[in-house]
Amino acid sequence: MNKIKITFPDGNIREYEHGINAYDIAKSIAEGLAKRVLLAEVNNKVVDATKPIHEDASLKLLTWDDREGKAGFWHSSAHLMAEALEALYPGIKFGYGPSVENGFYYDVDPGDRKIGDEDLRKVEVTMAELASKNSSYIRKEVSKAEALKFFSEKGDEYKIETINELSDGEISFYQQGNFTDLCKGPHIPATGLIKAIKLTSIAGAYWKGNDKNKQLTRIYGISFPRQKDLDEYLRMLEDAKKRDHRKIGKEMGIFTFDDDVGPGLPLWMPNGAVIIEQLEALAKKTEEKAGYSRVKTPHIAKESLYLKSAHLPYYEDSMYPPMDIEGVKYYLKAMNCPHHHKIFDAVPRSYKDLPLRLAEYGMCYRYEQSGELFGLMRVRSLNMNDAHIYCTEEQFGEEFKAVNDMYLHYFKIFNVEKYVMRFSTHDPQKLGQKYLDMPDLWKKTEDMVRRVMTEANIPFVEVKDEAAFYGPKIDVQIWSIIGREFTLATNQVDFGQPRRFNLHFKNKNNEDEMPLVIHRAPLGTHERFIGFLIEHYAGNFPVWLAPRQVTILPIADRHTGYAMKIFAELKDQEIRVELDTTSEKIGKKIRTAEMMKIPYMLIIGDKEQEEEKVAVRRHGEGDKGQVPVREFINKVVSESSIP
RNA sequence: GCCAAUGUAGCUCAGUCGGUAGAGCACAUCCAUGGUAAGGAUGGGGUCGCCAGUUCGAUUCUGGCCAUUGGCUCCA
Repeated sequence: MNKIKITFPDGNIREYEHGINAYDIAKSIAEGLAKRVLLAEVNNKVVDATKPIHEDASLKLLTWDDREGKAGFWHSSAHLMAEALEALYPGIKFGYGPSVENGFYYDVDPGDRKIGDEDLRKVEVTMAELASKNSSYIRKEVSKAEALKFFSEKGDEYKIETINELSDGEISFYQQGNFTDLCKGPHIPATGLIKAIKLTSIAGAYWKGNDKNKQLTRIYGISFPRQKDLDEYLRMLEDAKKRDHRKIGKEMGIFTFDDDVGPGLPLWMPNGAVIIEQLEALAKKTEEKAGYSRVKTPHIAKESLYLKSAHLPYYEDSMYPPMDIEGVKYYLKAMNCPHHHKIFDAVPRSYKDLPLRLAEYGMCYRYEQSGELFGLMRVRSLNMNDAHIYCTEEQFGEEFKAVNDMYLHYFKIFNVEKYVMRFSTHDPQKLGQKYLDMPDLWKKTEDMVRRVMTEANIPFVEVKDEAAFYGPKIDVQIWSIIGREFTLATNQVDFGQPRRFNLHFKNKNNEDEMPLVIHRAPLGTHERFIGFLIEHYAGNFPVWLAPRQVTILPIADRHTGYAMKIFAELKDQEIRVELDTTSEKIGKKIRTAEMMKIPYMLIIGDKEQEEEKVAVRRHGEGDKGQVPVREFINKVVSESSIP
């Protein structure tokens, strides 16, 4: 029998019997290793560890430490859950059951039965029992006819629909225990590897993600090869909850919601208003330097404006219903663009005016579906860091790049590192429906954007069919602490609205020419950006942003006079300072200030009073010793300046 | 909007198998004047999310609505 050569990642080559599998290879190296093997990467293809290898190959053994290993583990867990569900709910039908970033889910149709949170515990127990049987996941190639026969007899129309979309020859089943599923795999060797299981939540999910289809029951779960991994994961979730902007926002008095005001309409409390004003100061300073002009526009406008902009036919569902004023419909604005276009159009423009950059922190109102609202991240009243740049085609590249540079400038200030730049392009199939039917301009602008990003060496991912109806865009995607994805900032090209508004300028030859428009919002909206910042900093804002910068903590009543004197001096320098005159012990005052995450605490006692000093304590860091009052003021003032 | 769950004091949460409720923190007053994360005592505070229904009686049971939470869909 001829042998085959297996090349390992470290370059080592070993010879094995023809038809050996990755699991047995691992076993030949060490029993302990074999126990950890989940999948194998054979010639750069991820397959079952139990799949026989018939030729010389490179091999990487995949374990829990590999991303693919985890994915296979969770996907196999989804099958295990399906087995348990079928045992508990005979006749239950199955949709899709993939792994996700943190765990897995399976979409099921339990018929007339309802599955609630309490039922999940039963399912968990059944899963654990089935896992302990250590059944192997067995792959079987089947013909399309066989596959259809199997699921027709079983009566699972979702699987039949899926099979009908597949071609003969690429269909496989996986079986473990009494459960057989349509699946291309790969899977882990056996159920016994799954040692810890937690079914986390239950949700409705439309079949194939289309809200016209039937809604299935989606059960989410996560599993681990060791109990302690699950414990650690649950602990991590608890920690994440502590950073949640909704929790910290309440504790720090940043924002609130009220039933009488309405869902999705945040009320900014004094501490939140400070953050807003600091962000606006930053934006104004940055935009001033970058040659922007500021404008102000009303919160409502007549129907005709949004008919002209084409927003109304596209987005009426997302706008608050109109109010009727003397027979004319007025809408709350859902976007600032049309107003800015009107300002561009208010006077004749020359090429000498371009690029014209109109900026506004504009309040918009969007009637988001009730189920989509989420703390500050998804609201119905939003204050956008908006601006529209009107430029010629020649100027476009430079302007677009300048906007991206502005993003990066901000991200550096805020130390934002975990984000993805998403380049959203159109789908040529949908021209005239979802997208303006101007193929040449789509190609031209998308090429321009791609070139700008590539030349600036900014990493991005390109996603088809995500563009705005009027042009391609770059979105900055971020994640909330509980893992939801949001667009934090956006930079969009618009070749549609200039046409609809008939915007033009005189070029050098005294001819009318149409500008391109860039929509941009590097700081997104106050709502989402502050929600993001709260979680990003866990409430520990840098001094310039902190709603309250300094709190003065006198030790005894006899120090109040000196404390008030310092208080006045700090106030005089526009430092956001408080004075704690409650009759509590110093330990209690410190605890309160620490919990409010105030950057600086000044402890004032006999020693400080005599020496005209303050004892400085930094939030989260502890006692910093005594410094002269003047020195402290200078330090805070310099840390307070807008970056 | 759809699926699942939740809603008790300002906050975090107990509790009532139907007889209108309790703790800690916070707040107020008093005592204590204390040196780097909770000093002590006393006290005020709730139409038990809202509206109906069943009942002698509903915070508790039933229904509807509202809001929030986890998802789905959506996201200019």
